[in-house]
Amino acid sequence: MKDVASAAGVALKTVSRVVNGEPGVHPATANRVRAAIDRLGYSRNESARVLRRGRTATVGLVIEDVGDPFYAGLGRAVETVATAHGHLLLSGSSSEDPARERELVLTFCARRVDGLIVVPAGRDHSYLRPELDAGTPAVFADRPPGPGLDVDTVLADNAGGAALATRHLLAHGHTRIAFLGDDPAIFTAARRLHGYRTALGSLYDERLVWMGTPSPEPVRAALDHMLALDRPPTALFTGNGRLTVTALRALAGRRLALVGFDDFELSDLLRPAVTVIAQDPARMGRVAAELLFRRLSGDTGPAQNPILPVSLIPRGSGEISP
Amino acid sequence: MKDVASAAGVALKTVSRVVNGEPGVHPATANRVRAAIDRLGYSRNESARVLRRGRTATVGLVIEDVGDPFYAGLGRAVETVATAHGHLLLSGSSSEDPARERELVLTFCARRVDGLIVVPAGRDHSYLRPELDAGTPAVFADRPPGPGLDVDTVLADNAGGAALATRHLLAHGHTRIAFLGDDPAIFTAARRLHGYRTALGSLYDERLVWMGTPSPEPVRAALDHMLALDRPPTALFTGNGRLTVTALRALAGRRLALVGFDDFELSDLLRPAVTVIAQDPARMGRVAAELLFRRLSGDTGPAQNPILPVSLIPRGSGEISP
DNA sequence: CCGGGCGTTGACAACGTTGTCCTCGACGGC
DNA sequence: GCCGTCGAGGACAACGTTGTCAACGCCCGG
Repeated sequence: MKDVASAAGVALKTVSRVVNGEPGVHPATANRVRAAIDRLGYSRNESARVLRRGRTATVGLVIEDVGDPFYAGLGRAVETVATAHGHLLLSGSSSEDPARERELVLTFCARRVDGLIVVPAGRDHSYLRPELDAGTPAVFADRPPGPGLDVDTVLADNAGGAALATRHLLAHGHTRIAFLGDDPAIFTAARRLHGYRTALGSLYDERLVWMGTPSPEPVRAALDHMLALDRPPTALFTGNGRLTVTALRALAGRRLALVGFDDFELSDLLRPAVTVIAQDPARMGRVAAELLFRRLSGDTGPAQNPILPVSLIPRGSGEISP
Repeated sequence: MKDVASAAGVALKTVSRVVNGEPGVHPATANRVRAAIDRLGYSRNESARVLRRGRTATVGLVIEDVGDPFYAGLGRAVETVATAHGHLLLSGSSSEDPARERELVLTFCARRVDGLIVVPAGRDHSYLRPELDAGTPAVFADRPPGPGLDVDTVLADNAGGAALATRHLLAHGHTRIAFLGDDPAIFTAARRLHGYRTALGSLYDERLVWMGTPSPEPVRAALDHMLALDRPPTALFTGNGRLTVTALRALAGRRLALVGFDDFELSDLLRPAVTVIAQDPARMGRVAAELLFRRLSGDTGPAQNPILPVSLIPRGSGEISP
């Protein structure tokens, strides 16, 4: 900027004014400055600007896995909103590891992001307290923060969706409905189990429930075990997209009625096509980002906790009779 | 830092030394400083550090769409490598728009990213010249830079893969093999067309080729048109993952032999299961990131241009006889 | 013809770090 | 006992911007 100033024969501050489109510069002077800028290939040093202004025009996004379709869709929506507000997106994957989540969040804060959107992996977010008090707003998505943190949170109607799925299978005559869910330490998995259990009422049988990490072998073993029971399940409710796919592979043609939580690409092209409880990751990302930018523009109202609706998309696999 | 210094009863510089683990601080003093840091909840201001040191420990990633499975996988791999080198990732989606690509790249540069990884949307990258000259290395992935730019570039063997797919169908007795490809302005689409055409030789018939944006209606119309020809195609080669899926929907059960470029989740669960030419997006991201960090650690050798292999995964759809 | 206001421009400090150089005291060798 | 050396810590400038305030010349009204 100094070089531009001397090249244009003006003071540094005048260049700053031109670069920022501030008023009070004579058009002829401004043109001379612009010419010098082009000639020298100058571009403003954003780090210095950030240091001086205190705002980075950056938001941090911590999700479980940047490569997962659900979170990738969420991330894309966040990016769109951030771009519309002139902000850039820093993103990182926690890999479902609380320590990594914390590290990412604190790194983002050290870089003075203006705000955070977090899909938490852990249950303790006391480490965020100082940052929140220092004025960096955070919005939680998909899962709530740990106790004691009163921040905006966007959740899907997990229990409602699970109940919807379960009632759908009940309505088609099933009374033995198995549930495969992710690790119950994960909020969404627990809520979905809850919805399933509530909808089943007295039909609930813990032998038909398996929860754990969705890798092929354990899922296959669990299914085999359930199907070997005296009164085996005639229907299956899978608690997330990855489990649905894993279960489809493990079933290998055995015809169970099936409803899966989360829609996925090609669900309609399988035979039978897969009935799902669909959430809208893009909407979740958008709502979370909009909440964040509302805070950034000064809203200090009470924390918002929107619950996004889910919907059942019947495609065939859930309509199979026992 | 100033506050920490006075709280610990030392000079600012000593705090700096402790924070950075520099030698020459008495252990007792260091402990006092660390206690003060904890007490005050101090965290280093990264913006100021960046301003002073000139390095941001940040890399920029410009891809077509953060939400696309292929690019999401690539992005995840880049993130992993960047993290291993202690760098953070700024990412943005170009949406296949050259102007947006340019804007993102220049924004990243204004923020002084240490390096760039770009999946280009446009064919003219002269705007990168000043940044490269200024010492910001860039690596192109999936598609090469425009003319005149001699930078590291990681490509897949697009033509080879397309030829592999075509020969596979030829080997199963097909002589009428249709090709659906993306807009030929896209490098990968053009290369795949080239491979297909070369492998077909004299069997090439331009009436069996359609290229355009992979939205459902045009694809369906093109397929209907081809299948109504005197000598309709008995096999189909689709030029990318999205086109494969779109074509599967458009075919709606009509039994054509099919090979698709790009593997996709559930390709093995469809009936018939889909034979594909698989590339490895994670590997592409990893290789690109490693090239970038090699440059960042001072390598000034000639530009590298690795071509990543692709492989044919036979699953059934490509083995259907005419 | 003079004083006040306005439009334009510039000088200067500050943002929070880090690199360089300096000071101060202690210790060891001769 | 003196000088050289070394370890520990501090003062100061600089990184590139922006906010504040002051100065300058000009025009207009009195």
